[in-house]
Amino acid sequence: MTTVNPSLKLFINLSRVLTENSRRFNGGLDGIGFNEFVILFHLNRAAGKKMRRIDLAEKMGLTASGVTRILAPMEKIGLVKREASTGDARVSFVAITASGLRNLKETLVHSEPFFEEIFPNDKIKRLSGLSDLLIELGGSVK
Amino acid sequence: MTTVNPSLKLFINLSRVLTENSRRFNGGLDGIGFNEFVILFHLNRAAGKKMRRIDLAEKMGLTASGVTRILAPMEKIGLVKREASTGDARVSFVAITASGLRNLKETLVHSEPFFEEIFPNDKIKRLSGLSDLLIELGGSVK
DNA sequence: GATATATACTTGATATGTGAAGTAAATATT
DNA sequence: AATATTTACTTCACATATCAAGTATATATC
Repeated sequence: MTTVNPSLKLFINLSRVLTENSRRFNGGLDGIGFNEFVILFHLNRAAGKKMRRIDLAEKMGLTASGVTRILAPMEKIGLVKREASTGDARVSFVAITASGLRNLKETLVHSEPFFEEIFPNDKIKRLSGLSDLLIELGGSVK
Repeated sequence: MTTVNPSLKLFINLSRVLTENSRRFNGGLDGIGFNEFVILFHLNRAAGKKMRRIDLAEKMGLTASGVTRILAPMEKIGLVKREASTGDARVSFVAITASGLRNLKETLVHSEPFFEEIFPNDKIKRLSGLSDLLIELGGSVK
């Protein structure tokens, strides 16, 4: 049996769990996918309930291009809206709408058992080191 | 400040780290992407250096369809080969080739600092609970 | 032993995300 | 002040993964 680098093993195992469960999440709730949900989540926590697209990309680990694409249909169905920046004309903010906020709150409630099933709260309490590690890696939710 | 469910927070933060770093990985090594690398990794560990497509899908958290698609080009460039099952005509095994094995070994060496940077070995040693948790969730590399 | 159901896999249409290239505006350099 | 570089964002062509439906084989049920 060859020895496997623990970092690699962890990465592979986490990748599997997230791939599988993101798909499960997408199949579950109608209309809203996991990444759309995460966008609403971040917007809701942001100062003024709005963010620059580039900051949203960073928070999600996506590229600017990916964020542009995912936001287009969300804008169309009114979950988010576009707002110009007064100071910098290059920037366009994304803001969560009232409809988006309703959707977020509903999804949060409905998805709680789902996430709790994957990472039970009582078990991850003992994994504070992981939290610290992720925060070190930057862009993480504190 | 609203309280965020720790399970959800962990899922979101892990998702960000994996999304970002899978992309980084794909950009780094020429030709071979992260999922292709993982396929070679699993095949190499499998009994007889071959697996059923469905088992590979399970190990990776992908659908059978996704596995079919990702294997096609790998087969074409000779990293893996197709083998019929003697017992069950529905099954077609995927086996790693000598070329695939060379590629895997090279990639393992080259990618070690990459994974070590993301999840430093000395830090994840303290996260044995996470390993157990992932194994509980099934399909994980032990 | 015939019929129904389940399993392994593939294919077509579609969604999501990427890199490269482009636009426009801001900042740095000279 | 003119020019170069950087930053924020978008668009195009393409890769990757999905679901739904289909094929073929195996297993269960009657």
